[in-house]
Amino acid sequence: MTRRTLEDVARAAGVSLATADRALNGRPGVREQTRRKIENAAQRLSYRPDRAAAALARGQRWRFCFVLPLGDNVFMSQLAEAVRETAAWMAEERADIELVHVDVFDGPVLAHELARLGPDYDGFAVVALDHPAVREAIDALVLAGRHVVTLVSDVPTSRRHHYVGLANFAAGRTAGTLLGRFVGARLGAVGVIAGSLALRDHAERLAGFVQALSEVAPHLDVAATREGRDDRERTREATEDLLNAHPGLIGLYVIGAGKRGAVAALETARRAGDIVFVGHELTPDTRRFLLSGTMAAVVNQDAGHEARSAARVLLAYCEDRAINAAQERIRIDVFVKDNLP
Amino acid sequence: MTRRTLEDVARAAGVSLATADRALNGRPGVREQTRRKIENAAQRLSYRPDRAAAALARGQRWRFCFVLPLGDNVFMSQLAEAVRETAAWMAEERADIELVHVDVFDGPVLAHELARLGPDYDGFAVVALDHPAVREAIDALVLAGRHVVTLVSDVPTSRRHHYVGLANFAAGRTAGTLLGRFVGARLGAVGVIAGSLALRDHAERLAGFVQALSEVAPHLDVAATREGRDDRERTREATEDLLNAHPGLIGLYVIGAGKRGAVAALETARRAGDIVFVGHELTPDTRRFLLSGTMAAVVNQDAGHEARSAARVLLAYCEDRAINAAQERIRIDVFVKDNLP
DNA sequence: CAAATTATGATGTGCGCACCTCATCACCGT
DNA sequence: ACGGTGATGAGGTGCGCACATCATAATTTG
Repeated sequence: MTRRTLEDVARAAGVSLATADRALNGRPGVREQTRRKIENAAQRLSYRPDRAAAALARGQRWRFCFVLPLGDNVFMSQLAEAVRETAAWMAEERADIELVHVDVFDGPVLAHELARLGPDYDGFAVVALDHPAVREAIDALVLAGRHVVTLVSDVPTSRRHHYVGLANFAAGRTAGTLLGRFVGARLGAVGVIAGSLALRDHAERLAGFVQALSEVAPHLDVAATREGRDDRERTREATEDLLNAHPGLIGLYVIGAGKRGAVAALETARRAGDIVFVGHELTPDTRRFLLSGTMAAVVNQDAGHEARSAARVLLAYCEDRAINAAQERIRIDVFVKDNLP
Repeated sequence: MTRRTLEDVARAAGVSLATADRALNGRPGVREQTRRKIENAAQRLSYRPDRAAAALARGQRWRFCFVLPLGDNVFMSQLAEAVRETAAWMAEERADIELVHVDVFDGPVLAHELARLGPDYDGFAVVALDHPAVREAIDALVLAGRHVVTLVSDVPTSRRHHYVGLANFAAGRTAGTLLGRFVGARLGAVGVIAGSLALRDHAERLAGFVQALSEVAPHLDVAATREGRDDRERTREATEDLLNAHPGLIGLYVIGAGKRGAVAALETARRAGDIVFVGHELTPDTRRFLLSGTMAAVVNQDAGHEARSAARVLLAYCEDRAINAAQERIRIDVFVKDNLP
């Protein structure tokens, strides 16, 4: 039982190959009635165009641009590496991916870059700051017929086609529930160190964390949130500050980067492993901290999955194909020391 | 900058298209020296054959057979549905997937079916019982040039090419660590109900669970393991039995199916939400139990991912392409009520 | 009803590759 | 110098489709 070809459809519909082709590819010059006849035949035969042949004939290659932040954040490095791997793979799917680093934390700069890059690409995956200028730049790209997905960090009010990333509120809730249940009935304070609350994702995680924690462990006392700026040294200082202000600290949630600083402070105070420490993103560091017992759990987003998903989604939009929602949903991974990959 | 074609490689190597083709496709009639020259040129130009064109020219379609258990286990139903979705998707990748249900718990029957199906397919994904007859059947398939992956349940001593499924020992450890940490400092007994310890995956999960629990909560008392046969009623009885034998029960681990029975028993005894209940596989039931607080955590394997992964791996083997290990690794998902998909 | 318009058919081309045949050429041992 | 052997070149074919052109048939319009 060989596959149906366009010729089968044409024959079944009683038209020529040319007409069937025109009809199914939405080209003009086909009566509505004939078009329906052909579409019915295609349906009946469950005709699916051979992707390989179509691709070959079209000979088109898509150009995608991935815009990532400047700077050497571990997670972003993982993401960049994942994008490079994805690029190698997508090259065989007729898509060329280029990776551009931009200071995404400066709205106008990012917006300007997007506008500049616009004409060169069919699709964009952007780690986007939620800033009015960025929103406008994204909308302009979409209106110009480009496809845009936001990556890791969303701009929900823009016209972007898709968001590839975590539900950050739920991720924060997950951290809160885990920390609350790990602490158990013990009494004391819980500290939180965010990168910066100006970032949408950190603010959302914090809100989720506080909400879930208050549900599962209402007896706990949440200390005022410190900002660690995703920096090791500042996170260390913030942790020391927390330990001084709350001698009865029993839980610590670090939302952003800089976890090595927190661990250094915990170790100096001889509280490592004693305080329930939960954070985000699986890196060589956090992996080590899980195994040593210093961290209790890590809530993670899979950079490889995000890169692949963004590429698949862009390709699907370009080729006007359906998206497999289950496959493209970014999971909120929970890692303890036993289920590390 | 257009893509490199085979013609570019041939020209760069100073040979004809025919020779380059022979060399890169491993056909005979090429001197070793010439072959190297061509391979170097291909490398230099970073030549990647256009998959679409190759597929079209080869015109080959692969036939894969997915062998799943008879019976109406919820997880297996999810898996079957995922296989059907994967089949629809793989149809465009030149692979036809057929789904066969067999009584996989009967080694000789399964082995006989595999032998019977062997000639009809290029690849098999089998939910396999670890039984000598099955191992031999798998080995025979492999020796006959078929590609075989085990799915969900492995036969590690066979010649199967790949295992698509969980590391069950680690999954058990994950459950143990979570349960132990959730219980905290409380004293009491922990009950375990397995489907059947004759199944390799349940036995491995149990061993992992006990090991991790003894590390994280050595003060806990693990009750003798009951068998629930993956059946609701028997699991209910086993749970009641546990509750009677251990009035101080504070934790419950259900390795297989039948969790509704366990919950019924817990509710009757008015212990739901009080006892820390951890189990496997996210289903509509366990999802509800997480949200209601009856279950504390679910350790899951993603049926959709497993189906897609098995198909991708089979295709990669058939086309002699590399496998993306990171993409194909089956995660040990941890779900609490806050990170449900 | 003729002219203009539109729908359809017939036919061809090329995408990049796999695979085939046949001719040629270099090199081998005898 | 001979035939035998293996390496290589030259060229063709077809995969299924997108897309183009031109001729012809059907339909609409003034």
